Amino acid sequence: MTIDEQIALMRRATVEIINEDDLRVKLQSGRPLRVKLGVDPTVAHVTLGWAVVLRKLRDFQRLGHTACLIIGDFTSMIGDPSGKSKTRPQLSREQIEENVRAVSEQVYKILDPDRTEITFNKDWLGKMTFEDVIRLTSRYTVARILERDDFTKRLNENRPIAMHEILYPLCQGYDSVAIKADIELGGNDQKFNNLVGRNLMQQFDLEPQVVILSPLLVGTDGKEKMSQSLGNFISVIDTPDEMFGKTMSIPDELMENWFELCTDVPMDEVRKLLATIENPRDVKRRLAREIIGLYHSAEAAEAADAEFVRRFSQRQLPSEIGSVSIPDELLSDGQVGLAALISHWGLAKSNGQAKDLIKAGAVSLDEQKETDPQRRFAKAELSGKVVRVGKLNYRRIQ
RNA sequence: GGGUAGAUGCCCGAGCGGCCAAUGGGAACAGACUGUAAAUCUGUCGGCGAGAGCCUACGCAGGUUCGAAUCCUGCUCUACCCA
Repeated sequence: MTIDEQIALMRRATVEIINEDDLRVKLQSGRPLRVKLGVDPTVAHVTLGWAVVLRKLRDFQRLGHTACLIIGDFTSMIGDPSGKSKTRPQLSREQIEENVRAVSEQVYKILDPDRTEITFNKDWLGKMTFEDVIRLTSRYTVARILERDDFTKRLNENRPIAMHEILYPLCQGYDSVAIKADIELGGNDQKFNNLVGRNLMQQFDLEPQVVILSPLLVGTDGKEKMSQSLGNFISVIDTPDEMFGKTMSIPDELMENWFELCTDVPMDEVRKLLATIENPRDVKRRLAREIIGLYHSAEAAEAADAEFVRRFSQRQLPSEIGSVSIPDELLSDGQVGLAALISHWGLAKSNGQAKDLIKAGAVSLDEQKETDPQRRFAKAELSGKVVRVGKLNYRRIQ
């Protein structure tokens, strides 16, 4: 692959390369480059949003370069202020360890383990003395740190900025120094942090890293950036059915973008699809299949598609339904309240909510709506029936 | 250190002695429509209870009062101004 072809590859799912000339020089050197990606174990899932950068990292691996994954076990104690209008809650050590475990496994659904080097930034940041920290902070000015727009915004809105938060960019930047990164990948919201890394490297007489920024993937709600805390995410360990359903629920306008960021389908083909297919739904089905193909298999994708059509287009019962039973302690005079059962099975948070759902017409037995919140049944009347709550939750009663 | 303003339900934000589980908006959930898209319309939205009602809530801890989110005292946290 020529250098130009390589750069063209890098441009997919990329907003900005800082800067391209430097990248060209590094690629021309022919040596395996060290491509850094820092991840904070603040969550337990690799989401498709996160996968955008990981997939880019994998592209570099395929070209023979090394993925330097830095687990921010130190920095996550600070919490990245990027895009936040609030100080993040600091996580407990146990929580972080658990996340590290979960995430480092999921990452290999995308990355090639043979070309991946995982390091933990506690190894160097955790060893710094207070004096070291002072020395490091003396290399940057307050004004430059406060330049970053989330800080400026908070300042203008009279919201708090905690001292430790302004150290975050320095910590992340220092990671680049520590591992001598050639390139740092990140989401577009990481621009400031990554540029600090670039500056810091120069301060330490290192060749500055090239920064490659990916767009942020909009979540399934079609509004906010995909993130675990907002619940608008697809995880790479979601089941094929979950992936399919969630993908189908994204707004139409997002499809092209999702194709670009989440799949390998050539963009020419995508545009052609969008232009020629009558029902956008079918393009979206293709998108869903592509995504499932990446994280499960082509067969799983077909199966999920078929199941989706069965359930939602043809409105049939799902092919697999979990079963539940009626515990005797809920019986009085040989009968149970439907609402009590629903909340007992976890289909509603509380009895009251279960009743609200029944009133709203969200509950049915064998596809017959049941709208009386006080409805009681004898055990035998219910056995074998399928209860449905909302659009998605089905249970077969034993 | 001094002064000022502020802390309300998932979020924003009204309320400023009883009619307040607390106006309004957003989010969320559910229903209709549909392509599990968008838009729209409708309903629900602290917990328990069949209900009357009870319990828990308006930063924290006390107090005044028949009665407090609302008044008083102390504390914690935040921003702003002065030093």
